Amino acid sequence: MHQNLITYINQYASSPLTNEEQALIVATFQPKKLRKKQYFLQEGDVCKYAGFIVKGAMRQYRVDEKGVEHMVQLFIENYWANDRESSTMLTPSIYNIDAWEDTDILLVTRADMLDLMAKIPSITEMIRLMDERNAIANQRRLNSTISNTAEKRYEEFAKNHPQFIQRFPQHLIASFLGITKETLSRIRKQAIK
Amino acid sequence: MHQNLITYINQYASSPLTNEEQALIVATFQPKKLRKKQYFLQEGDVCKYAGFIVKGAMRQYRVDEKGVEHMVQLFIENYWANDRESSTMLTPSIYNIDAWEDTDILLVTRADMLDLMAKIPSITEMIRLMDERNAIANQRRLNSTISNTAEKRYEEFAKNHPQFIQRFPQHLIASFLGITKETLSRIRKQAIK
DNA sequence: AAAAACCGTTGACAAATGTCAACGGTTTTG
DNA sequence: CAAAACCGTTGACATTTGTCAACGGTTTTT
Repeated sequence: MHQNLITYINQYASSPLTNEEQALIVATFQPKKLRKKQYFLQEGDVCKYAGFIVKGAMRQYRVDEKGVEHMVQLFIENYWANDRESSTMLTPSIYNIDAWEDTDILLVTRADMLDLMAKIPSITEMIRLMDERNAIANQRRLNSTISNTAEKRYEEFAKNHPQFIQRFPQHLIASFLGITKETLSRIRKQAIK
Repeated sequence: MHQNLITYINQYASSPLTNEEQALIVATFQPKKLRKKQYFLQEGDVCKYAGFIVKGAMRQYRVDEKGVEHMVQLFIENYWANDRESSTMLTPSIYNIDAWEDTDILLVTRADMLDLMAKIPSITEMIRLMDERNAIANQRRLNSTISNTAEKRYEEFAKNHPQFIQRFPQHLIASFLGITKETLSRIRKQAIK
């Protein structure tokens, strides 16, 4: 179960983890199984764990006043499920995170993560690179959202994230793109021609 | 000129910078003056510097096929102007960054920044916290963009960033929000009632 | 001081997207 | 196995937002 995480960290770090470091990681990350639809984080709760997804698929979303869900992020293997705002500020989250498929996840508290960062340089390195990548990805998504039509946004998304298209139903993709399922359905119909 | 930067770093770090560290920072960051409209980064170029804004205002935008500008970020004092994708990947940027007002800025190359991070713990700390804040801010902006109407987006923005409203003309704010200047004009007219 | 560029606003109209209701075909649940 | 929930699609229509052109009042440039 922890092997995927070790591999993942080594990918980001400049030198591979030592055996001691690996042992520490295995001891720190707590495995958990989530059933489909099970909450990882519920609106109003403080996000106490970050979760590394070993197997499965999850989603993060907000529910507006009318009860409509808005997908903020989609996660699959090798993604980290987390509401950073809540977990760093210790404020109640406005988001829900739940399992879309049965999911195997490795949990770590913020305190433990900070501890690991102090003890294992590779972890710090990984975090920095992840943040960097994340900032870049967010920049792209924002850019796409403010400058493209819904059709182009879908095209780009489908090209850059085919795994998500296969894994999640259309209405979640639509919500992620900020449009309704009906609009996405029509866009796809158009595109075929 | 460098004092603002020192203060800024100390704000983020857990212990204040030593005199040696301060001297190193002063020696590394290169001051530059930008006239209004002067480019800091031009589309197609690789972003070689990150710039800490001491005084002034800048904007980052993309120009689409039709020649329309889309504001991706707005910067004022104590912000960092930078295209992270270009400067970390060393790829040509798709963005322009230019001065909206006459601006005083402190330049640092990526290599120098990495060097500083190795030598000054406070810098590393600052970067991590900045990344964290940045990730949170981006999350919020994305959430707002996909789940709110243009009107609510403007309201939220005006509430959370009054400095920007005062500093930049309406058509830049509109572009930043992903709407046209005409739509923003009408939204504001509505809101007065 | 005159000319040019910039800025916000408005009107008329077009295009994009949302809303609501309904349907049939799946998949999941009890 | 039957019932319920889920999913994507479609039609009719409403709403939001964009487009284009024009205007008058700034501010900036020459």
